[in-house]
Amino acid sequence: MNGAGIGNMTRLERGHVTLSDVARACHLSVSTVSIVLSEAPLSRHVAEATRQRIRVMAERLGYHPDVHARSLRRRRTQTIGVLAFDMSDPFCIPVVHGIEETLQAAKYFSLQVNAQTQRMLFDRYLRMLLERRAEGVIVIASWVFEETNLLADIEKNNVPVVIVGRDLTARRITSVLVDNHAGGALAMRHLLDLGHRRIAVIRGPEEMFDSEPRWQGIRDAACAAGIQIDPRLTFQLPNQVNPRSGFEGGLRFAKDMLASGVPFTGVLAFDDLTALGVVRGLSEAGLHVPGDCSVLGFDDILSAAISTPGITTIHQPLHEMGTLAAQRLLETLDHKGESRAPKARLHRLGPELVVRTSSAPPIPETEFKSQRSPVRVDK
Amino acid sequence: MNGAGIGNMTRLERGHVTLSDVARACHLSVSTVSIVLSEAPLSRHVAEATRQRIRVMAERLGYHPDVHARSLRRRRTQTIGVLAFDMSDPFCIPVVHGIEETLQAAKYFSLQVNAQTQRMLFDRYLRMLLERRAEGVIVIASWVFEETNLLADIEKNNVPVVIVGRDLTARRITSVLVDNHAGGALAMRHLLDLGHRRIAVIRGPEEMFDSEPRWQGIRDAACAAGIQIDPRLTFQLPNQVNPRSGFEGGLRFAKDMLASGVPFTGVLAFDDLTALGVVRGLSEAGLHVPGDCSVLGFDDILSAAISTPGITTIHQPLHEMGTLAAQRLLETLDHKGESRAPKARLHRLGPELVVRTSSAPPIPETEFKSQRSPVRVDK
DNA sequence: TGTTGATGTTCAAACGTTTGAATGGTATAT
DNA sequence: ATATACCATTCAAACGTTTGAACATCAACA
Repeated sequence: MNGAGIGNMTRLERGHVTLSDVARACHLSVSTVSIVLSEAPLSRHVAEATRQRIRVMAERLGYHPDVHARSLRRRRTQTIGVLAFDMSDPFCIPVVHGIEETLQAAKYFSLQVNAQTQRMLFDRYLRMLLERRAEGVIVIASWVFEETNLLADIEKNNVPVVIVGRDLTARRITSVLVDNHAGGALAMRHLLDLGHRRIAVIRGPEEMFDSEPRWQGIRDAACAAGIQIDPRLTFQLPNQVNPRSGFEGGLRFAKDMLASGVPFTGVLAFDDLTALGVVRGLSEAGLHVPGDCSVLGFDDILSAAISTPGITTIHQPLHEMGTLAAQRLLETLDHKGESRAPKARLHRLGPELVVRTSSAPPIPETEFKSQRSPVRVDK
Repeated sequence: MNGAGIGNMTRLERGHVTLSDVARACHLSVSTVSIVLSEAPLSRHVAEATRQRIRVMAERLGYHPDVHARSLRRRRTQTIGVLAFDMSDPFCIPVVHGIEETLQAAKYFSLQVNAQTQRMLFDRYLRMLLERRAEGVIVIASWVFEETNLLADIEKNNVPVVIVGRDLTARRITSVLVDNHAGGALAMRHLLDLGHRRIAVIRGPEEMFDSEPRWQGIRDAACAAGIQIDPRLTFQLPNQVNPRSGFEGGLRFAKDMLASGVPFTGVLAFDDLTALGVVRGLSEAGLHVPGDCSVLGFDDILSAAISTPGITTIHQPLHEMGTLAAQRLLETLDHKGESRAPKARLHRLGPELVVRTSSAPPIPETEFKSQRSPVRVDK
């Protein structure tokens, strides 16, 4: 039998092995082959011998069903778009993992695109997801995420959306995010518990959603402990799209606060990158972490764990957030027929304190001494 | 005109706005609308007024062409599959960026999938790329990449492949990678130039492609300088799929080498994660980098740049590697018709030394003293 | 008067798959 | 004998798009 030969010829002409190639090689109709290979209900009625024959031949020819043809006919793509604002942000990776895991289990495919912090790309990719007929979209808004009315276009084609990292319930979009207020409070309480009283705070950029609630949490925790935060020790990162700018910001502010002469024994940085910048700044001035000053981050990215000292930080349940976002989206998809729209829900997940070695009790006598000569080196 | 109304009704029934919705709303045939919206050559012959009318209506209804139908008909998907062995490896991100950039310019779409170091997923995703009719595939083999015969299946469907991070030219696959030998030599020469003589080396896992050439480069550089590498100061990371295991390995080996009592003033780590592990290990023993010991990494990932001290490392031109891989693939695609296969090429890109603060000249009197009590703490 | 050549639009087939309905069987029950 | 049920397979239409060929209209030229 030269079935394989036929298949080869056809492949050369057409580029891909199709159902009809397999059918021809088996001397059967396209229908039968389709029914068997796609394991349709009808395939129960196909003789086992025939099924075997078809499967073997498909394998031999290297047949792979064409998703485009299938989607067209089935009117379902089994695809969810995942639009990350910046995939290189360490924040994204675990979220995406969580999403992938959940979607995979539900036999969905996740189509990931990366806007690289560019508004233009964001729009283009959103359009692309629509064109590829994603059945739903998850947006990961790790960094600044400006309003885009393309989200409206998405709803015009009634494609449900879930957003991670930002509260858009006001726009009737289900949102999944960490409880920033609780996280901020957790961080502040940790420093207070260690005995710190003079604490510097580096707030996130004004445009960034997380900034305000974290700062609120920090203030509330301070307030509850009857502590004032010295306004001379609060700073705010500038609005910048580049997520790495946090490092430079932390570095600069650390030097600023040392130069100001205002004493402090601990720093609450907006995120881990900022914290690492602070560590660098202090270190360049000859100070040690945590000996001379404790530093806390937020997010729990890889770099925080593997730097020395390890950065004490607030862990975001990123994986879980991804999982949850995917689950909610799948549920919405399930209830697609029922016209009463399942209302947008807000999921705020609890953060966790991860204690590493960048935090320690303040050394009593140095508490008001941190303006000692910054050039002094300890050896 | 209640065109919009019709569109809405149809959308509710069918889920998506199609060409025929637009056509009906414009009182034109599907063909005309298609010709105009896809800017086919024939559209020159369509009256400008008509074109406007069509475009406006398409916009109003929120029409987006169905990629599946289009691909099916055009027999081209304009899609390149990008299969990363582990997207969470910091190595991948810049490579993917480079790829995306190049493909975008060529109006191609990059379909990214992430095998998460799991062989099973690798196979599944490769199949998926075939089913989605990717016209070519770029494999990013950052970490251990076992042979898979699915690559053969890919060629069976004559989909060209380019691999990044590994030399598979022996299998007739165009390969793009950093010149590991040169990189290893560069690192060694840097330490030698600084005056180091007793240098520990942590080699990569045996199964990993980069390990051997880097080690060769290191030895050749040492040899050229007439220096012997003490076998008691060479270590090898175990075979592990988890890329993060490099950190633990570095940590452990640092302690081992201190415990062994064999003096050393510098460490060449296999990669940045390993280097960071070494820094941690030395630090836990009370030693300072670079004061007591210099540490070099390889790769130049984010964590190396933002940790303190910054890790001196060998930079891989990852972005460029991505760009190059994409370019080669596109070229192959262009010459698809011509049956003489453009033979597989090997591209070895030059690495660069990035000097940060983890390396410094050895302090003469401590050169043979590093076996001083490892428990001593400097403060 | 017929030919050529634009211009503006439509026809109809095709891409590869799925699937409800239909086909022709054979065996069992009425 | 006819009806019923099941088995194994095929028909044919449809999904949304593209595109070579065709059509109709009008103008200008031989």
